[in-house]
Amino acid sequence: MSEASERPAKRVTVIDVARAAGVSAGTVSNAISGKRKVDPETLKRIQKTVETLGYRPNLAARRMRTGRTNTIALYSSMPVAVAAGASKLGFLMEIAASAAVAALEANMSLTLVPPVKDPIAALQNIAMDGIIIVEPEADDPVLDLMQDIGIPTICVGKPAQAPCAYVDLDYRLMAHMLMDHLLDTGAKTVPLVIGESTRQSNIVFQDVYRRKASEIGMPARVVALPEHSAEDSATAAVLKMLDEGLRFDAILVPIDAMATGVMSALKARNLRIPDEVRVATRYDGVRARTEVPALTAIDLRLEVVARTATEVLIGLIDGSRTEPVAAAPSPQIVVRSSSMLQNPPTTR
Amino acid sequence: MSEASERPAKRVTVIDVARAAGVSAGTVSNAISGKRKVDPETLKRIQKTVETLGYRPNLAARRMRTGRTNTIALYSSMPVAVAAGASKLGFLMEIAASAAVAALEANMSLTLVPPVKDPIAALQNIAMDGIIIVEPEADDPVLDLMQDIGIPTICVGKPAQAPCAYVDLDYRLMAHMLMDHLLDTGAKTVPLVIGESTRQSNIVFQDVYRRKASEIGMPARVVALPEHSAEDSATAAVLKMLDEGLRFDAILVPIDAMATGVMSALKARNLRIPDEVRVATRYDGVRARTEVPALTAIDLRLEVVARTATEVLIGLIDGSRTEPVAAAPSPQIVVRSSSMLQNPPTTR
DNA sequence: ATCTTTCGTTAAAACGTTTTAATGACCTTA
DNA sequence: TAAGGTCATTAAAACGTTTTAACGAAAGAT
Repeated sequence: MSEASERPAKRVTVIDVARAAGVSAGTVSNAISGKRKVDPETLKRIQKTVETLGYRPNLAARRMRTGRTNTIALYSSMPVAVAAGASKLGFLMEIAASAAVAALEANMSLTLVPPVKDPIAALQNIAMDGIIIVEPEADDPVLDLMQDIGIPTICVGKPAQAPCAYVDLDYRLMAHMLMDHLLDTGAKTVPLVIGESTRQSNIVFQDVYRRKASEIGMPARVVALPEHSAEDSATAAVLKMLDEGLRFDAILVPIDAMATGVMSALKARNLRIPDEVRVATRYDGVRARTEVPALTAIDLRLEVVARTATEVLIGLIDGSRTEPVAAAPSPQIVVRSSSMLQNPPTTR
Repeated sequence: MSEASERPAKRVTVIDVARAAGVSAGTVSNAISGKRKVDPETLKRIQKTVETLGYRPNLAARRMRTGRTNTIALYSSMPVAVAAGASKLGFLMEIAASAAVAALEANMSLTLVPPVKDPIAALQNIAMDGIIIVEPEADDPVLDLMQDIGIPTICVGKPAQAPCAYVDLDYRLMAHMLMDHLLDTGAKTVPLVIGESTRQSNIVFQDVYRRKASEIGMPARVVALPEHSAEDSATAAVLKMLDEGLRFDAILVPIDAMATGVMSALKARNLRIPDEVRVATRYDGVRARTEVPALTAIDLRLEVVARTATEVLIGLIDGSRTEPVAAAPSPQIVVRSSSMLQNPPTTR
C-alpha cells in the first residue's frame, strides 16, 4: 500500500538483483531457472534479494532469448452460427475451458482465436509455440499456414490433410451409435440432414449413413445444407420435404443448430415427437438440452479430448513426444425425450 | 510445399529485409509499422521484399522493445463448481467468447486464466497489458496484486475495493426484478439462498432482499452457504428447512448451482413447482435452462458486458480513456415454468 | 547567395534476458 | 608438488526489434 503510491520510474531487472546480491546476472538467471547448479548459500541470498526488491522477470525478454512463448492458441474455423451458437457458448468454449486448465498445469497459457473474418491476419499478431485447431476443414488455410511455417499443430477431429497430429473424435462410431439407436426405435425411413462443407464430420456421417442404409435396404436421403444459416435452412428444407409429401419416422441431424431448425419444421407441421418422428443430433450442448422435447445426443467427452490434445501438443513442442495420434475417449449416447418411445419395439 | 521440406536454419529478420531492399533496418521498421513517414517508392520496394522473403516479425522482440504484449488476460476467482459448472461451460466462457472477439478487433489477443489452485503463480507466467477480472471478491488477492504492480485492470461486477475500473452488472436491479417477480406471483414467504463469500453479488442481493422484506413486512430468512459445494449444500440446507416444518411459497436462489440443489430438495419432498413453490435464479445459463421445470432467470447481456469491458480496458492500456466506469446494459428477466403460474394473482 | 526547415534515411543504442566460453578456486590423483 | 578435473561463477555475446539522435539533401525564406 505505502509503496504503491510511488510511481516507480524503472522496473527492477535481473541486473539490479545481481548487483544487490553481489553476483552476476548470469548467476541470478541460473538461480531462478534452476537450469545450472548454484551454491546453496548464494541461491538463498539471491532468492531473498528477489523477494525484497520485488523482482519479476520480463517475460518478453525471456521469450525473445529462448524463442519460446509458453502460449498455445486455440482456433476454430467453424462459422459463428455453428461454433458460437445463439448464446456464444458451446462446443468450442467447452474445449477452451479444459484446454486452458491443462495448459496452465504445464506453465503454458491458452489464447483464444475465435472465428473472425480474417483469421490469418489475427494469427499474425499472436505469439505461440503451438496451436490447437478444432475441426479443420478439408483445405483449412490456417492449418496449411501453420504447417508451412512449422508451428506445432494438433487438430481436434481428424483433418483431411495427411500429415498432422490429431485427436480423433471418432465420428464414425458416433454415426453408428445414433443410427443404430434410431433404428432400434423401429424407424424405417430416416433421412440425414447435414452440412455441405467438407468438414470431416460431414463426410464421415454421410458415409456411415449411406452404408447403413444400403445394408438394411433403406432408401438413402441426404439433405446437405450450408452451415452459415444452419437453423433457417434446415427449417426450410424439412418443410419442403414434408410439403412434398415425404414422410419419415426418424431423422438424424448431426449439427445441433440444424437440429433446432428441424424441430421447428416438425412442430410447424404438427408432427408429434417422438411418437411420429424421432430426432437425434450429435453434440450434446445447450441446444440439444434446451430444445423441447430435449434432443437425444452424444456426450463427446470434450474435457478428455481437450486435455489430451493439449498434452500431446505440449509434447510436440517440447520435442519429447513421438506418437502424434492420440486415442479418442469413447463417446456416450445420451437418450432424451426426442427419441424415447414409451413402448419401444422389441425387435429391430 | 516445395520449400516447406527444407529445414531453414535461420528465420528471416528485419535486417535481411533491409539488406535485400537496400535500406536500413530502421526504415523497414518504419515501413511496416507506418509510425514514421517513408518515401512511397521505398515503401513499395520494402513491401515487395517482405513478401518475397516471407518475413514475419518476431513478436517477442517487438514486445520486448515496445513493452507491449498485445495480450489481455481474463481471470475469475470463482470456484470451479460455480464458474465451470457440470459441463465446464457457463458464465465465464460466455464472457470469454465475446471478450476474445472484441480483443481481436483491436489487434489484441485474449488469454484464459481459468480457476486453478494458485492463480497468482499462474499469472506470473502470463504476459499481459491488462486484465479483466470477473466478479472479484472483497479482498481478491489477484486484484490487489494487479493494482500493486500497476497493470491496467477492469472488473466485471463492481469490486468492493474502491479504486478500480469496472463494468457493473447491476445486481441491485437484478435482485429487485427477481424479488418483484416472485412477489407478483402472490408469494408471501420467500427465503433467500445465497453464497457466503464476500463477493459483491452476494452482498447486494442480501441487502436488497432484507430491505424489501422489511418494507413489505415479510420475515427475512437468509441461508448463506459455501460456494465450493454449492449444489449439495443447497440441497441439504433446504431439506433441513423443510423437515423442520418451515414452509415458503417461493424461493430466490441467485447462484445457479445452488438453484439446482434447491430444486432437488423441493422435488425430494414432493413439492409442486411452481404451484406450491416458485423458484428463481440469477444467471440464465445452461443450468437454468436445462432444469425441469426450467428456471426463471435473468439475461445478463453478457456479450455486451464483455465487449464493453474489453473496450474500456484497451482504452486504459492505451491511456486514451479517462472515464473508467462504464454503464451496464439493462438486464432482462426471463420468466420460465419454475415461476409461471397458470392463474396468477391479479393484485400483489 | 545564405540561412533555416523539412524530409527521408541511417547508424547506433537500447530493451532484459539466457547462454557461451572463459576463469579461478578448490579438490583429487599421481 | 604438479597435473588433471570439478565446481561455481562471470563477462560478454546474442536474441530481433524499435527508437533516438544525427545527417545530408532538397526546398523555402530572407
